[in-house]
Amino acid sequence: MARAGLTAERLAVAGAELADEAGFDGVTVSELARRFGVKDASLYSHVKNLRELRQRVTLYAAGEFIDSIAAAIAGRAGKDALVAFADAYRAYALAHPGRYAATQHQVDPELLVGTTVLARTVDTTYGMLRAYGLTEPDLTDAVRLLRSTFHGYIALEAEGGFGHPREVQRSWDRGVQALHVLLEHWPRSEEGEKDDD
Amino acid sequence: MARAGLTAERLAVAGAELADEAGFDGVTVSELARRFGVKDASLYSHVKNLRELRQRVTLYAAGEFIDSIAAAIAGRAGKDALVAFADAYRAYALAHPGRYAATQHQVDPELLVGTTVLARTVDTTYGMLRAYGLTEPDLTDAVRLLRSTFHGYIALEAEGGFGHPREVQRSWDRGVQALHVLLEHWPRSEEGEKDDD
DNA sequence: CAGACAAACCTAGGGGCCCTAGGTTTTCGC
DNA sequence: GCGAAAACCTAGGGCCCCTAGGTTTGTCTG
Repeated sequence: MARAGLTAERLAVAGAELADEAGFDGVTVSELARRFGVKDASLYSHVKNLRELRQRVTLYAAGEFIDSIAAAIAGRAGKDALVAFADAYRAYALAHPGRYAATQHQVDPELLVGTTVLARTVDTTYGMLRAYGLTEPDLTDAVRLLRSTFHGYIALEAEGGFGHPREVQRSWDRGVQALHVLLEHWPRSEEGEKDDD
Repeated sequence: MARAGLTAERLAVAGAELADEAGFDGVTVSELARRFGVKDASLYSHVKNLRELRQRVTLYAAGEFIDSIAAAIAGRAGKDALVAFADAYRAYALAHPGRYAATQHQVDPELLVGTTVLARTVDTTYGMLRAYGLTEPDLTDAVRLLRSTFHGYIALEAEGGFGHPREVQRSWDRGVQALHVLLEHWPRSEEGEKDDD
């Protein structure tokens, strides 16, 4: 009988789909095996264990995620870029909740060698902020604040922590608006602040 | 032989401790039974299933959490209150990672009847912002933004998404500082903005 | 104080999941 | 066509969740 043609890569893709259907916790060796019409033991030739399987899903989703954001902010700067970034971020997270959840997990360094996801993510994020003219260490602080806010918003929304969807959309817009104002009024760290303490 | 004296409440407390040691995913019926020197089947007299057990942990942790924050901001207002809120928030999350993780999960409404956790949380949060003089719907938007930012920051920090701990502390301080500025410059929603669209 | 009754706890067992060890079949390069 | 690597399988152990139904413990009551 025809073989399923398993690959670590194909498992990651199927795992990403599964994640959107069943949550990141729902990506499981046995369910994935079931979908490929294969015994669960067969997956262990391509993947060390469940942990690695999930990390591959994370890696795959993170690539998709940052690419869709990069596409959205291409050719934009300043507030335009911020809004595009934010909207693309949220759109992906809402369209692919499981994949997005995957991106929030750590990946072992050894699995990262040879990939550019990390670098792309950093470049895209810092690039989006360029027009605000922040310099280190403010830039890093601002990036952290933005990542935190976006992630926190999506996490709360996904968890049902908010009310009406329409309302959430407007709150999000106003939150992004507020972040724009914040970036323009960013409290600089020049005076009376030690850099390494 | 002496009975263990199990209770839904005692299970929740023990579950909270277990969560800090083994993560929220680590709170498990069998491990908890082991700690009480009891067979796992025995827990099902006090708790419907694993799901309910974890929700009780969530509820317990959420109470602890909001109480420690409320204590921290008592008698403060404006920026003082904001900073106290933020620091208490992060301190609890770092001291009790598992409990904090628990607070981010949903609880079935039926389990909420008779408790005041939700109301206390809302009151404390809105109270903290009172001095900034925001009115609805800006107030709700601001609360959402703050919750998001705080949660996002802790989530990223816990996940190891940041670098050096010292650095994170300073970034956090500056982030809170920035949020204070933001609240003072909050873009009001009076003009040119539809309320229900 | 004895019996009754309701908790509290137990044994037995089914099903699901992860993972290992070692065997069989397919595929592919030579 | 043949040998070897790769793909897949069977068998089985261990852990976990959960149910059904029995036994023990404590408490309440007459």
